[in-house]
Amino acid sequence: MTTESPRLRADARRNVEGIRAAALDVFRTQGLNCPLDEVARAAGVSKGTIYHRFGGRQGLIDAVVEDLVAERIRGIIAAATEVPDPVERFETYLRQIWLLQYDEPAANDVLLRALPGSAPVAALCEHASTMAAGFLAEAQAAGGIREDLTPDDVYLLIWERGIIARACDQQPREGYRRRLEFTLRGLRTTT
Amino acid sequence: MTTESPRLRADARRNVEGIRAAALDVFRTQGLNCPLDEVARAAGVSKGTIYHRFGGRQGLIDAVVEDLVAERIRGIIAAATEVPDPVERFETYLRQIWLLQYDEPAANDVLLRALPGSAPVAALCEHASTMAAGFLAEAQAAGGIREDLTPDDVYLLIWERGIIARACDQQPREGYRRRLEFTLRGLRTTT
DNA sequence: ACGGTTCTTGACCATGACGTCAAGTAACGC
DNA sequence: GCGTTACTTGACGTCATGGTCAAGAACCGT
Repeated sequence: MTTESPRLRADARRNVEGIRAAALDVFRTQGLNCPLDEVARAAGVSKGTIYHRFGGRQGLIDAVVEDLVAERIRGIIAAATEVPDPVERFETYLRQIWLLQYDEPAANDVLLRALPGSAPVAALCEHASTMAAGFLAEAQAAGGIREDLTPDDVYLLIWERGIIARACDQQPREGYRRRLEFTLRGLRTTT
Repeated sequence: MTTESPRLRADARRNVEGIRAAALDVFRTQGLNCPLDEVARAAGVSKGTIYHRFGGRQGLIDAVVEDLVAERIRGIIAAATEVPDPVERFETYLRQIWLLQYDEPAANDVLLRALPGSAPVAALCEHASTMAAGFLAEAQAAGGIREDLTPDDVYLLIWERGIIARACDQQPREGYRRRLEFTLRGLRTTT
């Protein structure tokens, strides 16, 4: 996937890389819905080139999503898996995902499933959802999380946070973080 | 305020009323940020007339906000005040406000303070915030709500719900309602 | 019924985004 | 070098919104 087509003229190859790099940069800070002109300008090419090379926003996202956010999300899943206590594991997962949504608008866009037609993105979400469902089940089995919480609820909790994080522009991170704990508290069976 | 200027030509008066009525209708279902052309079309006048008569969106909102949402919000405050138990009172208030945000996009826009320059709107918010702070203090005094919850937190909880309600288009009301209880649960001291 | 005044209209400008394509430019093979 | 082909450009068309204003329409007093 990284080694595009077999033969690509030198300047084209250069541009593809430049665009990818620029997209990583711009998407990272502005989210996946930023104007493509921004990316083009950052890459020092014209908008047309992006359309020509990647076929539009969708294609460009597919080309960078792995480097852009997959690592982060997988990292969070892995880190959570390490936590021995099931309840703490579930909560750690949620907390980290929620913070990621605040910190990285691009990851947030992915988790919000705002990119309907993208295979890699869909796969990533699928994986995250599956793991989340597992963490939830284990935490519930351990008795620490309300029994009536469903995997769908967990997805919606993440979706809701994402919507909020998107609008959070001004809100300081600390306040956001603090309110996460209120929400978590509402999912527990114990005090 | 309702009886505009002393002398207004008959057609103008008719139009003002028509526009107000149309605005109530359109704002109610689409929120306060809908294109003004919509309102104009619904009123059977041209966009220019709205600008001429009301000076723009802001003025139009000021002219209808009272009939549009003030009543609802004040009603919720009044209903909550009736509840004898302080904790239940606080929770009733939040629940009702949250549901209002789901049911009426216009009210939501008001509560989100998305209309910076409008005096009536600001006054309404101010009143709601003050009452909310009171309910909170009483609920805390009764020992049913976390001590570390501040009036600011309450405002933000409402703000967050508003952002969510706005994006909720599809989400069924029942699910929204159900998740409110999770959030409320997170604010309590008791189980 | 007519003139003067008030009102309304809808075409117009501006913005900011997406997406396209003919024409110009640059690399590559020979 | 030089022609051929691949590649890039940026102006252009489009859409959706906000907002303005000269010119025409409607009203009202006399």
